[in-house]
Amino acid sequence: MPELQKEYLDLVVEIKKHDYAYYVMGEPTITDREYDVLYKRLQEIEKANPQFVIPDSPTQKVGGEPLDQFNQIQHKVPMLSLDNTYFPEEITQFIARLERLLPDQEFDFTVEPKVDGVAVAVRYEDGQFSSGMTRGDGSVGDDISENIKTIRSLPIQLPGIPGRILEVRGEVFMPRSGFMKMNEKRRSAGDPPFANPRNATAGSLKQLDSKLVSERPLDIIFYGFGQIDLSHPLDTNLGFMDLLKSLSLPTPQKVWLCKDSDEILDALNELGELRKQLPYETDGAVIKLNSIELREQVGNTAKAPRWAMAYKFESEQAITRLRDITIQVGRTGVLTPVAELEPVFVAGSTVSRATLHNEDDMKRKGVLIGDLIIVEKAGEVIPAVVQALVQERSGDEKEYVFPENCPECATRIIKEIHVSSGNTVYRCPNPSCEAQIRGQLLQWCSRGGMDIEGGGDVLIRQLVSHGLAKNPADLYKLTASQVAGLDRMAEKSANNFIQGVEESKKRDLWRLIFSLGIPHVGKSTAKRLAKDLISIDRIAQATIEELIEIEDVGEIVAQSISSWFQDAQNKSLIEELANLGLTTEIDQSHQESQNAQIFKGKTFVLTGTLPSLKRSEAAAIIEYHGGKVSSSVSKKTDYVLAGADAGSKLEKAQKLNVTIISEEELHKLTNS
DNA sequence: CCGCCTCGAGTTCT
DNA sequence: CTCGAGGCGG
Repeated sequence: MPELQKEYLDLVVEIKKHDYAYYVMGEPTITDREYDVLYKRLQEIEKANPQFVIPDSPTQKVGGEPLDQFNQIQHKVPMLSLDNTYFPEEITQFIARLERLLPDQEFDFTVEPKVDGVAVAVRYEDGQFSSGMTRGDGSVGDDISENIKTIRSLPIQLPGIPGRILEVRGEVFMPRSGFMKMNEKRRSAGDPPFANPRNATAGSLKQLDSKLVSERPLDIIFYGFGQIDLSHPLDTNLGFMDLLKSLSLPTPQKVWLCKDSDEILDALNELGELRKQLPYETDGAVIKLNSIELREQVGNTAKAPRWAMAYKFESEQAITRLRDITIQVGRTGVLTPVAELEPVFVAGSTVSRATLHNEDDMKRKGVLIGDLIIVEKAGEVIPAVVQALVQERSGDEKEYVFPENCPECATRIIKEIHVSSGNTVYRCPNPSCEAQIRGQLLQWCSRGGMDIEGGGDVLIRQLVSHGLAKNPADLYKLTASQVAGLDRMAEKSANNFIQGVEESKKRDLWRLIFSLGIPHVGKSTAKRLAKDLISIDRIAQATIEELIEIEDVGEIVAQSISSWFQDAQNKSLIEELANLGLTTEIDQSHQESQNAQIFKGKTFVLTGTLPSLKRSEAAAIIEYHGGKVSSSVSKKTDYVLAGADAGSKLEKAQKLNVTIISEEELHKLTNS
């Protein structure tokens, strides 16, 4: 054999070894640059000596000419889908069904991650790759052999010959890291980025030109088989996994062996923790009967095997259609665009609306009416639109145009451009716009404000539309008979509301200040103002210089307060409220209570759900003992009071080494 | 003037 | 809860 041919063959073996280490084991043995040198040398030799080229050469993984279309192939063994569930109880039912079908039999299960990718079947004949196909409708799929061959971790020639025919089934996916890099490249090249790794994978496999596919960072994992004719019969699923490994075929990182439903649930919990660290997206787990023989005994239904079941984690993202965009007018008159969605289930609840924040945000995301979009629960609770699936557009989508007039009161809208950020905000300048009045009254009645029972959305809407209330003072002039005349308001609830209004007259001064809705004055600032200036009159008369003296009040906030109190309507509102008997100054006798101020100078942050106290109650206990409750964790935070399901604030506290206490410890510290 | 720390404002569904 | 922006210390 000529020297060069020997070098060629050695090179093929060496590159394949590195490919295996890199793509299957995930542990590269050489640097990318060293790899490139080897690969280039291989290409050189092949170009000069085409007669050397063997089918198993790494260069042969990239196919020839683009196809006109994919050939359709019939699956020898149908590719069924799996029954799936979101509920752990159904796993117990699944096991119970197997126990009925297999009486007096011992059996165990395997649990493996369910890769969120595209299902494919790959055939080897006498150890040699013969074809790869998509699932299609389960009985007929596309021949995507050329595309499949480009996947670097997939051997073309198996290192051993397991038998005549081995059809393995698995999932093609795009690792998160590769997906992000690829999207970055697409963005800078002006191509639309893919929505998620799954879409990117499906899109890649649909390419007719396998040269393009070879540039996509695709990978594959195998978990099952179709038609087989092996020299050694298969015994268990775990045994099958071992066979795959011995043939250099990639398998899931971890497979759990479980003997009952308790162990299965434990495995699911473990996977739930582990899945964020996996290189690919997992949307759940697959639970399978381990014994291959028993699988054959229980067989399939028309749609799915009886011996396997998929358990899906509640997904935090979902795809749905953007039906329309509407406008909401807030308390301050700011117009907020709202996405009206085709209802879709995301992480535990059905979502039909999501905020689009403002025009800039909308433009950045580039959503059009009619688009398919991805929604996600930001912070586990509030839905947000992530992006539009640009490549799914039909051309009928319409751009949303901001209205020129307020949808509530038809007043011409003003466009404000923020000086520092350049953000545009649209505002309805009409202070008697019903939407704004409703917003103000709702803030007034809210729990954080004057805390008036019964002052909810439905009642306020009616009071405003019937002209019974234009400002907070009007609430205190309402009679029970006026309220009782409204829809959904019987005598009893009307009386409750009137009583709630009456009780609110005695609320602390800071609640009154906060409820006025002065721009830039929230709860904290309201408390500061109340404490330092003692009465509403002194706040109203304070000059800007005096206000700036107050801690946490700067020029902008001082300006805002001062101009609010100069407005004639606001002036008369304050006068009216005082005449109606609301508390407008701090009761000095309560000022310096004699309790032990054990938390003096300490800052607390609350997070999560406490076992018995409500958040506001815990805050009251802390403040009573001289402590301060703040909303965000930093180095300056002394304690974080954490309950169940605490979120990012707990994480941050741990990172910053802030003392974390429980409700119980709070009680101990305060002897309450 | 920069960067950290807070506060304010908006917000969905049950 | 998150984001943006005001306040303020270095």
